[in-house]
Amino acid sequence: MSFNKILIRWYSNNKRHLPWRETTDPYKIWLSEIILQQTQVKQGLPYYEAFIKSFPSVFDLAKADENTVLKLWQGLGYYSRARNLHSAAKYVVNELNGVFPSNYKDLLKLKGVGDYTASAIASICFNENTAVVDGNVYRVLSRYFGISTPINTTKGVKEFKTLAQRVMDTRQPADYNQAIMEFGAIQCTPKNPDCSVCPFNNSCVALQKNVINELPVKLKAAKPKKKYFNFLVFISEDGKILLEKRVGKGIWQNLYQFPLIETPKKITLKRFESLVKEHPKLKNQSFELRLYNEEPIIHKLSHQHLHTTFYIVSVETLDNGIPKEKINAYPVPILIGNFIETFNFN
DNA sequence: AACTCGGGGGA
DNA sequence: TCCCCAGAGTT
Repeated sequence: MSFNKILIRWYSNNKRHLPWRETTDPYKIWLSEIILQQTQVKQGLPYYEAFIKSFPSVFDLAKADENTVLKLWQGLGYYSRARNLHSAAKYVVNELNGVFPSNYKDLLKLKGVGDYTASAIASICFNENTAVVDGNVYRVLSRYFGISTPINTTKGVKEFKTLAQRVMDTRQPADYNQAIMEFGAIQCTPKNPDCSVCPFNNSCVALQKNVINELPVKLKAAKPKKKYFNFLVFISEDGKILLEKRVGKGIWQNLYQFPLIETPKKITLKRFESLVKEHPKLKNQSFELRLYNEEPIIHKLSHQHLHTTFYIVSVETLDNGIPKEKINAYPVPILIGNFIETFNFN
């Protein structure tokens, strides 16, 4: 039996029952694919359910505030996905009368939809013969065919896309694409796959050459840079606090945080206190500064390690402060969210 | 082509 | 620790 037939048979016997597999509604498939970018099914599933509940259609999503969308996305990371999701929803509603693009080429025009996602939606919803290439596909193809071209190079990307398209089943694109991804997630796992029960254990090149754990080949990423974040948690006597929106480039765009002072390295409380005295909010009133966490919290991102210290700043009054009861309405990075959960604002 | 963008989980 | 996860956009 052929490679793709075996995959599709394996899929019909082993697939998980997931909510987005009960539909071919392009809105729901699109939403699921955006959520699942660089995200495991287990982590993304509750977010998918919450989004469908809050925004049953693309019209509901399009008319929401960005803050509401980001709040629902809070904790999932890669927040540009949420901003682009919202932007694309407005585009579909306002420019396309709410009708989703129905082919690969037009799907690519949606913000946040790249080669993978356009291929996934086109095949699953519209039966278009476009092969997906995600992390699972790289792993399955590199092992089965014994290909050691690094997957995170231009050459590798082109080579695997071409191969994926060539071996794809031409009559069942929806099932085939989902089959090879599911196979990578369940059977052909990154570490220690159980090849003894694999339907390809008599034809897999990597298994025959005993190089399963060497494939796929991936060039190493640079080491993350250290940054030093000092958050000022202002609290006024009448129970108001201060949040600011992150604008411009960098992480957490359009999310909220406490006023931040970034320093080149770890700073002592004494030096920080003299620095804080110059803060605009503190020019005209006395304040009390209290160190919240003695040991910095190290929040690890893909390319940065954030050495984080929170300072409680008690003041008399706060212009533009928000009532502390309303703090949970704002989308915040999980680093801030964890602090809010732990800290007692009474 | 290299870099940036999160957070969780497995070994 | 290091690597991976149904990748995309920017520089």
